[in-house]
Amino acid sequence: MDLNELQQTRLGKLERLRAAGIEPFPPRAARSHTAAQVLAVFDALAESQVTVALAGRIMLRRVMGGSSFVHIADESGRIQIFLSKKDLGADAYKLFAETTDIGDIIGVQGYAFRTKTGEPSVFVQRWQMLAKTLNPLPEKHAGLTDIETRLRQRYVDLLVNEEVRETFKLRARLIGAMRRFMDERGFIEVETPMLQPIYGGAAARPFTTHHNQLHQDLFLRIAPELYLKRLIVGGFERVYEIGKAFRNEGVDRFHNPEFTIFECYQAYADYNDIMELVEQMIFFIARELTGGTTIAFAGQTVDVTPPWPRIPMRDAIMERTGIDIAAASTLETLIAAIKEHDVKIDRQPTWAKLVDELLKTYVRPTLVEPHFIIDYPQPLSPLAKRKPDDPAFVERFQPFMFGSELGNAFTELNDPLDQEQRFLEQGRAQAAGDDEAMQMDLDFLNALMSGMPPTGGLGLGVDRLTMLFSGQETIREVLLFPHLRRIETDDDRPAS
RNA sequence: GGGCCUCUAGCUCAAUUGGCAGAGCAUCGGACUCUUAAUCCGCUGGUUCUGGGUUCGAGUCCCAGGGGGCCCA
Repeated sequence: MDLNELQQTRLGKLERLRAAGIEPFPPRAARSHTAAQVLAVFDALAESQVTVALAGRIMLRRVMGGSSFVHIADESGRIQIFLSKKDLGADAYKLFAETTDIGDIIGVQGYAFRTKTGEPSVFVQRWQMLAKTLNPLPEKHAGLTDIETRLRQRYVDLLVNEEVRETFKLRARLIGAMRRFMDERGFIEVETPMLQPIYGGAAARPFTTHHNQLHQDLFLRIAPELYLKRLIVGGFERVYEIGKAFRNEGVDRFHNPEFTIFECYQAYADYNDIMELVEQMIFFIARELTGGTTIAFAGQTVDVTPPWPRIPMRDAIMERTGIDIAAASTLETLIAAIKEHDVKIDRQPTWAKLVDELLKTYVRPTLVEPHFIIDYPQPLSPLAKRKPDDPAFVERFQPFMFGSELGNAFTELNDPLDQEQRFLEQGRAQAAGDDEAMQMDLDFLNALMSGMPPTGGLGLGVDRLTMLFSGQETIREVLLFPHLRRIETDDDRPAS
């Protein structure tokens, strides 16, 4: 290891402990209380003078001659400990004063007492080094704020910035609430392959990998959808999965190459039932996490109490642009209608993509309160069932809130013949240059040929949801280890 | 992929028109037995992201590259 001056100093203290016969990394720590537990029953503890054993990291340290005040932190919080030369003994006190640093993890035994200023503290009778640290902690007031260092050394970020830990606790509670909601509704949680020979279920480019022994190329899944529907064919009527999906795309405020997706499928349900499920689930999560029915994000507050308005896409676009996508039903007529608006038209426009662009430009930003946009053009939705009275559209919806989409859902296409045509259509799109088009999946078609009941399905972005509930405006703040570019260095030391 | 911004001590940040690279905290030495971001005295600590260039002289200006951020595609 190549140590800087500060690290060398700490290494010297570590060696001094070893020289004194003290192991600076003992295998175990005895602990009777957390900091919060001591503080919760402090007066009773102080009264009884019972000995408590605490363990934690030194966060602040005030050594003033023969007495020292130190704040130690464990996951429950911080507490002050007090050491005095007279009571601890000259040798143990000196060793503490001369070998501990801010950041070190120590164990102490002592009893609860209040200092002269009344601060609840632990009067230390014995102390022990539990893990000597070589790195200094960030500055004690300003802390660690540099975004890049925070993400590259997330462990430091977490131990120094309590609000970061809170965000990830909230994320865990959110996912827990999702599971409880689904379990209570009779869904079972399943796990399906992340390594797939054929990818599908979303419009995205995959990561590719290779199985050496089998000489087989594989894809990291872009969605679990097609496997979950195979389970519906297999007779499971309510399934859900929460797990990683991988999409080979750029990194920005809303996207990370690997992210967490929630999907569920319910047999003998349609997209109306799934809308009810979504609004009830978000409502449930809000109450579990906040106790209320509102979410505050980016300076705005919305109420998620069901029911949420359901607006056909055609109506939403017509209301905001005057364009009737049902009337302008060909690429040429739609382009003509759009010309009067300020919408960019890409190199290889299709009717469906232009409609999607209208939605994103004119409709999505206006949807601050929770809404469902329903009934999408069929070409945008190769896995959704057509509307019986209008086969150019499908029974699909997306939930929106704060101007962004939370997910995607539809009445699932279970007609193998129609599904085959959709795959062929995707193949033509791919041949025409659409690198996000889906692959033909013959086994999935075979599954549909074995019979899938009428089914409603849903996918939600768990990271996006966490952003809303935690008030974080970038995805990297809700991912413990968001993707970062590798930095080229002479060696493999962590860089800041 | 494009535009703009940014990178200085372990951390948080300064550095005038191009003129000796600094502060606070941390560290180190000293004082100090009830502190609260302890206080006081003293001393250290630099590949200014990397590589070129201009210049008597570059943290600063120019070129190329890298990391990060924001916006756009």
